[in-house]
Amino acid sequence: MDKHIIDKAKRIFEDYLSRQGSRKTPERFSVIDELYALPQDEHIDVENLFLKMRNKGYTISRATIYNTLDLLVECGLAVKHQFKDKVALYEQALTYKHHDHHVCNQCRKIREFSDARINDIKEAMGKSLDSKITSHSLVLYGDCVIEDCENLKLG
Amino acid sequence: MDKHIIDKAKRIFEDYLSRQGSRKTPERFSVIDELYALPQDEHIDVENLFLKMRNKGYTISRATIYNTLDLLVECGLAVKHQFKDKVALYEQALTYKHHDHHVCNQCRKIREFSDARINDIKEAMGKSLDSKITSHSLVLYGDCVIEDCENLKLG
DNA sequence: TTACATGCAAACCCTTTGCAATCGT
DNA sequence: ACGATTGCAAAGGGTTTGCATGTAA
Repeated sequence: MDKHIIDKAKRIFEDYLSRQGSRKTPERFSVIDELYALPQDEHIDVENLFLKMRNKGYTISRATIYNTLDLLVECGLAVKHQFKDKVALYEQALTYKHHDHHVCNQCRKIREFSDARINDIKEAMGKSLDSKITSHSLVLYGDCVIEDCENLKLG
Repeated sequence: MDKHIIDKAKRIFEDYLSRQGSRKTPERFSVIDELYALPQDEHIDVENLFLKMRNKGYTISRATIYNTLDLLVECGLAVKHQFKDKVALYEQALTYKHHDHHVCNQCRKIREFSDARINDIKEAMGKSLDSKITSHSLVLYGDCVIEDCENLKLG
């Protein structure tokens, strides 16, 4: 809950909306409030964001959350992930340093990591495939050895 | 259409089904026939596999294709991919040498590549995350510079 | 024979869309 | 006031499920 970061995010969003000629609605900013109220490395899906906001008294619809998250992704304030599960997960991106993810086969816990060698791969493959690489997705799946993995196991 | 490979795949599938005490139905083997009739590096989704088989006169249902593909993935005869699109894509896996994928942002063309450094990353991260890495997914997205990219662009 | 597999269609789930009502600008 | 945005509910699209029928063993 870093007030400074949230304010910065809102300023960026305002600029973006102005540039696009889009409206600055309270609903849109409330999504920033909620996304950035989460721990920096937490991933949340639309349904949980919706429930969380409804529980707090916001009157926002799923449709608006989907719409707003798209905008946030477009202007670099959110990152969307699609792991093996069917739901998309979002995380805040303002303080984002690029990282990749490890997902436990059992408990589905998501952990982040960073390894510079991915950049070497991108550079080398960009050249050999004659493509301008714009982004990538790297997910390692494994059985994590943390002691509460089994307990967290999902259906 | 390498008859030898298809036969080998069927033998592996037979063994697998026997071991599981599952039935060796013609529908199941027909999916191997179709999947392995494709070019080795081609990716196909369930709907197209279904249509292709129906057009050839097979009477198979989507449900059976889904079911069979799951079995093929389990016994290592097929690999399932979930790129950014919503449909899952499958490719044959018998002659599979691990490779990763490049997907063009524009034309969605999928190309394969292989870079040994991914193994270094898996090994290093497995250690530092204290996890037994079982698999990974690496997709590079980029704008490919092949001349017909634009023409292939999808809606 | 008999339990597993199949085909079909309905159900599911996440996401998108259509539309009347609302609300920035 | 005008038109973009909203909330709601319905529609979409891929996948899964339920069930009566068929069939491998």
